Amino acid sequence: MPAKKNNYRFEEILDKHQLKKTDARLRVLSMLASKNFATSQPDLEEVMVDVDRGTLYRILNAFEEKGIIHKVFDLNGTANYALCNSDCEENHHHDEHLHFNCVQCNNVYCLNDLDLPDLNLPEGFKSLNFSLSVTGICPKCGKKSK
Amino acid sequence: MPAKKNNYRFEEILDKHQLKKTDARLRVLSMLASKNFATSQPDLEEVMVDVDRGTLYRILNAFEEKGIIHKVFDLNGTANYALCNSDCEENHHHDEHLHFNCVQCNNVYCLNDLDLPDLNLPEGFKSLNFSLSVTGICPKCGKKSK
DNA sequence: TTTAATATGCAACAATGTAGCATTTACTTT
DNA sequence: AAAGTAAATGCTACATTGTTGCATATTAAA
Repeated sequence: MPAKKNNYRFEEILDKHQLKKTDARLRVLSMLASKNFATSQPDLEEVMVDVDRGTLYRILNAFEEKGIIHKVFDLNGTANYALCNSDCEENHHHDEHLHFNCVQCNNVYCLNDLDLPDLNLPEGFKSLNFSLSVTGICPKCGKKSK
Repeated sequence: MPAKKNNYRFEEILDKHQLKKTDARLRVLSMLASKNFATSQPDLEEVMVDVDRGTLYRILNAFEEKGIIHKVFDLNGTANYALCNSDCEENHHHDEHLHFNCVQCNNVYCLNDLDLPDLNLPEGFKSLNFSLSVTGICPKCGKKSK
């Protein structure tokens, strides 16, 4: 399977993190970038059947460690992956955004530009990071059922 | 293994949901009630070695459907279980509380009594439920590292 | 073009979760 | 107290998800 055209951006990302530009990696990046919601592990595997499953896991783990993608678990505990904001650094993610998990299509949307609440935790709890996860009906499924 | 004493409360819960009072179920309930943080699937299996794994899964699924317990996935995607608020109804949970996941001991604490934020989602998204998940250092681990 | 580091494929494995079916148990009704 | 029934359990087999070691292939640098 040939590499996609217009991969400049993805090649740059790999370069920046000293990862070799391989076809499998570029395809993962372009798949994650092509949707406005996160991609589930099973979906990824289906598209990437021609690459070894172990390799796919290694690619995803490497991307996550480098801060290129982040992982979200949906309602069923299935892993979903999405590209990070550009300000994520290695081993120090900044993904304090809202994840919306549709109960119908099960898609996970990353809604970045929302005011997030101030937290006041009980004595002794020190927060490093947080994620707000909302379940409900997404616009696509809402339209369908009307 | 004999049933624990002082199980009145747990027997009542099972009665209320028309579940038969078995030793395994009472033990699961008393284990979940004994800690102020959620219990992971592996921990649960370790304590319940003498009951079949399949049975344990069935117990947990039944409890969850009845609204007796709820499931939270921790940072690693591992299932964790905790008793619900008493106002959870069958197939209609009300667990809009905060889950605090300690990055050190990995425990998940359910912090119920917090003001939760008002959400204003983008056009078209209808929220049914939400959960706020915070990662950080819990009081126990905070003390240790001092 | 050669080299060295790194990615991949393959195989084996561990962990997690589900389902069918025979047997046992809890609870109801005599 | 005994019998009957619905439900729960144990067992087995299986599917899915994720990891690891090692040989081979590929990328990118010298």
